[in-house]
Amino acid sequence: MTILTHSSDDATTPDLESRAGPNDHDNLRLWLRLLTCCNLIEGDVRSRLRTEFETTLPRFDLMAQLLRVPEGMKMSELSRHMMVTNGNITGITDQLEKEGLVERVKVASDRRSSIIRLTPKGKRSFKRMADAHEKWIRDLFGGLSEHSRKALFDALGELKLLAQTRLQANEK
Amino acid sequence: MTILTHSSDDATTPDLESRAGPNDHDNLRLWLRLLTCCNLIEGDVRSRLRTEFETTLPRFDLMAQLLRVPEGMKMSELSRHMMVTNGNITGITDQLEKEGLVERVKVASDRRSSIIRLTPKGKRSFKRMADAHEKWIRDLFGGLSEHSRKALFDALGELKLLAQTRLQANEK
DNA sequence: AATATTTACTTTAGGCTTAAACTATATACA
DNA sequence: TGTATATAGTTTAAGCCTAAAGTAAATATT
Repeated sequence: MTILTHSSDDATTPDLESRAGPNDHDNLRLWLRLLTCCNLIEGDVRSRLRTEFETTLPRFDLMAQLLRVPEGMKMSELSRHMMVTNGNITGITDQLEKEGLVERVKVASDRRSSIIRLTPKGKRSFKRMADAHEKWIRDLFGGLSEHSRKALFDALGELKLLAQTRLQANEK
Repeated sequence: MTILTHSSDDATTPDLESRAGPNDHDNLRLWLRLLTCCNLIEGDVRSRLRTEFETTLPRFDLMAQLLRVPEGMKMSELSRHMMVTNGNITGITDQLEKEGLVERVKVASDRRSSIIRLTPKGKRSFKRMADAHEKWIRDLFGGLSEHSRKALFDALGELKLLAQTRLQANEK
């Protein structure tokens, strides 16, 4: 428990972490730092998607799920992978369908389901965005030392497992 | 670049990271893992705040900012610390004010500004939530090894700095 | 002093997100 | 077969969030 013993660097931009006081626990400080990182990066990505491609992160994410499955996915599968509600998938799919980037395909074996898949236009459009997106991420994370990158990946793997386990425990 | 060379564990719950293919760059995979962790934990906290305290994360966050500043903060300061827009602060403050948890205090020196501060009721209410919240976080992050916790904190510090720098560069 | 610019906050329109209620279909089982 | 239960997807209401436009007041410039 010797991570840090006093308030965070006063010289930098204020953020969530700066609310932690000297007596707050290190775990809380760690969580706030994690959250701040995510918010910063996510905000940057959202803003670039909007200004450079006139789209949104949820739309991008949905298309990303579809790209590697040419035959398409059921909405409930999308919902599970993206960890959002069914209703949410409905809304985003509606938008993308209106723009001609994905299509709903009725499946004969189950008349409740639709398969969602990228249209050729959607595929082209997404590929351009994905290239740019990957460059943004590479440029940012590439600034980390190799050691930090490895440490981060491993520690996050540990954390992810803990969080998943905990979530499943709460579902019961 | 030896972080991982093939698709993520197929045994676990599907998530954003599982969209990364074998040829995708490690930086992208790292970002998706980071995002998944954040989303899992944030979702858990939101859900507990809702079921146990009938409140939301944004309200909790705003009150958290105020607790350590008894004299209150200007809305623009809140906005800066929480990294959200002014309009957003207006909305959340409206809600909290309606519930009697914070109050707007007009300041004589600048008739445009308000100081927002916790009411006694707000202070009591927040303290109860904060204790519970800190326990949730402690229980989760406490499951990490000391080594991982330290590694995570340091690497995230590096990343945060990179992200902040990049963001400032884009503002120009 | 008069004008221009900046700052603090609010309002508005549009998109995302959820939980809960709802419709339609499929599956289990009595 | 008939009934109960579960599943796939949609709708709804409410809240969050942003960018952009708007209002009022403060500050800088001429």
